[in-house]
Amino acid sequence: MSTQDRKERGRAERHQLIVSAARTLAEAEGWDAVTTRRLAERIEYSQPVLYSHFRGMDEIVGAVALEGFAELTAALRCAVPSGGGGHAAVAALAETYVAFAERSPTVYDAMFSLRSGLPFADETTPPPLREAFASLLETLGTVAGAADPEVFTEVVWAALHGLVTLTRAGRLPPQHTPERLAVLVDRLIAR
Amino acid sequence: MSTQDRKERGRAERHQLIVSAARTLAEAEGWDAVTTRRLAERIEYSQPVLYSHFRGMDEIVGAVALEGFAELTAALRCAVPSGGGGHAAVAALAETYVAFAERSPTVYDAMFSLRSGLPFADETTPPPLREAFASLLETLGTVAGAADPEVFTEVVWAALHGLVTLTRAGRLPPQHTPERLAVLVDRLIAR
DNA sequence: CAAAGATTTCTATCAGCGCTAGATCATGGT
DNA sequence: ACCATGATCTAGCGCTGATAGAAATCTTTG
Repeated sequence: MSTQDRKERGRAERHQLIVSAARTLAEAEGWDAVTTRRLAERIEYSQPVLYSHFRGMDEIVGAVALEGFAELTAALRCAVPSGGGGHAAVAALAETYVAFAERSPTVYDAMFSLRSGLPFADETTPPPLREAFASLLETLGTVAGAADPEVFTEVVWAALHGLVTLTRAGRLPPQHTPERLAVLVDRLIAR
Repeated sequence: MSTQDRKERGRAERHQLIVSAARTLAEAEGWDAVTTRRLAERIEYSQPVLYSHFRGMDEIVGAVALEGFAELTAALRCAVPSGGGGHAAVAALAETYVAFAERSPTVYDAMFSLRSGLPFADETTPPPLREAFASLLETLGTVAGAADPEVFTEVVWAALHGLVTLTRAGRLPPQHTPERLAVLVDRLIAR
């Protein structure tokens, strides 16, 4: 049944086309501009086609978020050679995390600020999310000291996320970000 | 001109009525349920009246957020006696912050997650916001150690905010919050 | 090769949104 | 008692996300 395969392939291609179009549009004009109609126009299909691929806009955002988690994992793994630990590794990790959010603010929003319908802290949590956390844990676990590695990782992650969101929302002036990162890393790491 | 005064008073009362109705409705059914129509129905006025008090929905959210900042400041000042410092004071501060967000998640969203149109890091920043930060600075400045007190305060604030938002979004299981707070406080404070 | 069946895709529409223009009504001053 | 000013309302615009049912297309079968 090759016709079936071809159809499947076509569907998969269109699926990715939708996700890419959503991301491109969001990066160009913000998530507010990503409406079902504008998205449909971009992919040159009618609006209801979107609903044959996704349950609704939330799931489209979720698909972009999933890409983001994979990219974040890659960035972290790349910046911190596997097995590396200690102060330098944590500093690199923190800088990479913040740099990712600065470089891809739109995707970061999809990952953390917008409704994406992605399940968390749940047995159905998608692998890219688990891997992102795992890559944080890998480095941060080495400097957790007396604290539980997972809890310690959660705390550092939350701190980085807080810095990112407050900065992006205009609550914290961006120019002192490196200084804040230095304070965070120096203080948190067991000495 | 007493008629003028009476009018002013009536306007002020209705202004507060709108803000209270918005908050009540949001706390009962979530911010999604706070639409201009439903709000108008609640205050028993027509929809356009809202626009004679606020530029739009954003400003109404902003008004609720402003209340929230005042309440947060009060909670922090109450939990940490002025002038107090050291480990115990910081622990109390952190717990109070998180407890505030847990007790008033709707208001916390208005303050930090929703578009509120409130200016920040700007000479026009409303006093309640400045005071909230000042009350954090008051306590955290005492344990900043070698770090700049303002930067240190920003970092701790961001960490707390990150914990709150990730927990509320379902990214972090709530039951370990106290443990996370303990790790955060123990690590961050200069010893 | 053509008709029947299954699928896919479209047009048209729904209820609701934030917001505003213009009509209407009530009030205060002369 | 009238008129002008201002407050308030009705009605409507252009959107939104989402869906029902018609139309078109592609597959399979006779």
